[in-house]
Amino acid sequence: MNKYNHPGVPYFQHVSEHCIHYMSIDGVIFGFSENQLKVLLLRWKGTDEWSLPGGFIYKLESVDAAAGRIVQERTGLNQLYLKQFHVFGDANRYDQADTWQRTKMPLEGIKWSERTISIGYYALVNYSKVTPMPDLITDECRWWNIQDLPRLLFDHNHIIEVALHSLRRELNEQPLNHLLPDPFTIPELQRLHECILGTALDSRNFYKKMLASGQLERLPERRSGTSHKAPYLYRFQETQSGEILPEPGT
Amino acid sequence: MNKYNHPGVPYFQHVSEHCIHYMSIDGVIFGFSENQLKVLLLRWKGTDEWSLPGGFIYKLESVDAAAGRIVQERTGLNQLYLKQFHVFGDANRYDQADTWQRTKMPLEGIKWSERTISIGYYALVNYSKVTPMPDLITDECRWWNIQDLPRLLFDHNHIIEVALHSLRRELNEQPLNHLLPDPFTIPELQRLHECILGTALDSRNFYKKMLASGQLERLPERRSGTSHKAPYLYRFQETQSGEILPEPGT
DNA sequence: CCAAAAGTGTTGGCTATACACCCATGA
DNA sequence: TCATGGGTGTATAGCCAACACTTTTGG
Repeated sequence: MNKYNHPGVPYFQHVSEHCIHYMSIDGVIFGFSENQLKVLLLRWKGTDEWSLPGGFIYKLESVDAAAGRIVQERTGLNQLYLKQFHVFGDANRYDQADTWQRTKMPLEGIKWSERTISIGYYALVNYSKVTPMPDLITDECRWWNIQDLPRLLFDHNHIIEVALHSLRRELNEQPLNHLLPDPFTIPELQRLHECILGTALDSRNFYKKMLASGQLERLPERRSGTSHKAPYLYRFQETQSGEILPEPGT
Repeated sequence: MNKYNHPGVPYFQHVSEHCIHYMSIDGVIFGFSENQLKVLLLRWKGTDEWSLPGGFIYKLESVDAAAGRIVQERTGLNQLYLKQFHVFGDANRYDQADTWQRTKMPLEGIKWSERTISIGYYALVNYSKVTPMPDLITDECRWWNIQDLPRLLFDHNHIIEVALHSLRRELNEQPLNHLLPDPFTIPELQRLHECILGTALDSRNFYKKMLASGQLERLPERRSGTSHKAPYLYRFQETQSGEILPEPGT
């Protein structure tokens, strides 16, 4: 592949014509599997360099819709939970020369703005329902454990850190069921909390807290098949009030 | 004033040439005076229509820097606390035809993008140090009580609501001293909390909580001049570490 | 019967809330 | 001396953290 046939060139030409310049969206797609919190990353064509999935906003497209489209294209999901968490707007967010060299993209074909302001969204998705799909300029799309990330392109390591910290802060208000099988067990929910918080939790206290919240509905069945006591299955109750704005601080 | 001499036309021409299209910044500048939480608003030239102060991002300017510049230009402050709180990115955030008609701006001179994505920042400033200054396209800049706002241009009523809810949520982590005189008294701090939260607080519990936080330093002087007991003056300690500091002597 | 994980209560400390009176000041 | 708001303590309730054993299951 050389500069004359790299598929990024027509892609960026399309973007340059139809999308808002100087802006992008980056998506931190969280999944949960094998007791690990994971994020979906892309490997750029012909390289060993990874980045977050991202994309651009069409001139008349809502920003939330653009984020949804971008995440949907990489995961195949038509139902997902998305949350805008931060704008990365430094004039020098990353070393541009170094980054574009690492991507092996032909700079003259893809550089359509001197800098990019990126709106960060995180998504909570059901790992088992995702079909990771690379895009035009990437060869591979797959999950990485959040503790074991490579050095990413752009400032994407930083963006993931900020996303994780946001998720941590907002843990109790977020619909974590999007990250779990449906239905799920309390131990699964506990391990998810532990992964997000990075700390161990006491199972007795965790049970009490979850059951006392009144948000969980115990199903008649249990999850069997393991060589130990079968746990009960639960579901979050759908009683989400129509409240749009957050409640006064705690 | 007619369409041929409206100062907005050269202003928007300048912006169109040097700033990032499709993007703006809106600033919710909070001040506190006479036991009221206030925001700084601008009245558009030749109208009775008010809006938030806002502006645009130069092509190579950091977004935070642009927000700082915008707030500084309306307040004259060179020191202030700024926090990015939300991006308003709906494709149809407000009724464009109606809004631009209300501004009495000559549409053909100022419409340089079909829609605008706005990054919301709130600022916490010291009311008594602000010199409100209108800009090129406004006649008047002044404080309004947050409970008593007029119907604003664009979706700015909504933006203020979201800003206030964000501030409420983040109250305990924000440096509220920026909103108060330096030094301040505990009753002043309490009334500020009450304005932000919209609820009354018990003074005994509030004293206990503030003093127990270890963040406050009691000064030897008191604030005198009122016809009642002179309150002690306090300052926030500059040590932002999580250290627990010794309590002030009784 | 063993290994592995599920499920369950009690206690103590800390934090938040409710509540009322005296004090200092200037007019 | 009065009106006004400042400054303080105590008792209760709810929440969170610490802590260990029994149960169930498949192999």
